[in-house]
Parts: sequence; C-alpha cells; structure tokens
Amino acid sequence: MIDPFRQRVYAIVAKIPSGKVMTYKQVATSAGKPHASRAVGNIMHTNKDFVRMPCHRVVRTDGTVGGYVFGTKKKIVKLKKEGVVIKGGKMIF
DNA sequence: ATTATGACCGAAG
DNA sequence: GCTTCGGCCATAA
Repeated sequence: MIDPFRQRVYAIVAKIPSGKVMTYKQVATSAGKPHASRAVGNIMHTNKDFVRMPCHRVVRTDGTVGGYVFGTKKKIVKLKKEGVVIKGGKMIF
C-alpha cells in the first residue's frame, strides 16, 4: 500500500522526541496536507502499527490531548511522565 | 462511486 | 465555559 501521506505521518510521529508533542495540524502540515488534521487522527485510529506509533505525543491545537485508544486519561499521564506540562487537562506548548 | 463516520479546526451562538 | 455548524481528508461499508 503506497500512501505517501500516511507514510509521511507515520515517520513524523515516530520522530517526535520524548517530552515534546505535536499538534495534529502541525503533523498534517509537515505531511504535506495542512488541512488533513482530521485525516491524521483518523489514520492513527485506523492504523495497525499504533504499537510503534507514539500517537500519545500528538495533541490537538487547543492544547487538549484529543483521543486515545487506551484512554485520554492514560495519554495525559503518559505525557506528564515524559515531562510535558499539563494544566487542567490541557497542555502547555 | 456514494454515504457515513471520526483521535480535527475554527467560527459563531 | 459549552454546543452547534461548516469545512477538510482518509477509511469503512
């Protein structure tokens, strides 16, 4: 399956260092489609390689973590553990 | 091909 | 602060 966008998203997310996060919009833009923020989230949800894909480092533009297969709460805890500062359920860039 | 849905975004009420 | 609407893109049926 050759889907440049999908592959690109995968590579970008996998490159996010620990303690840092990227917004869906940022990932989509870096992937080449600035308006595909929705598709990015959809890819994470439908993708089967989510084991290697640290999707918990991808958050929403508002600062909310967004969704997560293991649960949004878990995602927040994980991020905090990584060193990300989260305040009132939202994160600070 | 068409319709519906979603881990989104931004504006409006 | 929250909900609703329209817009964007990929996936599933």
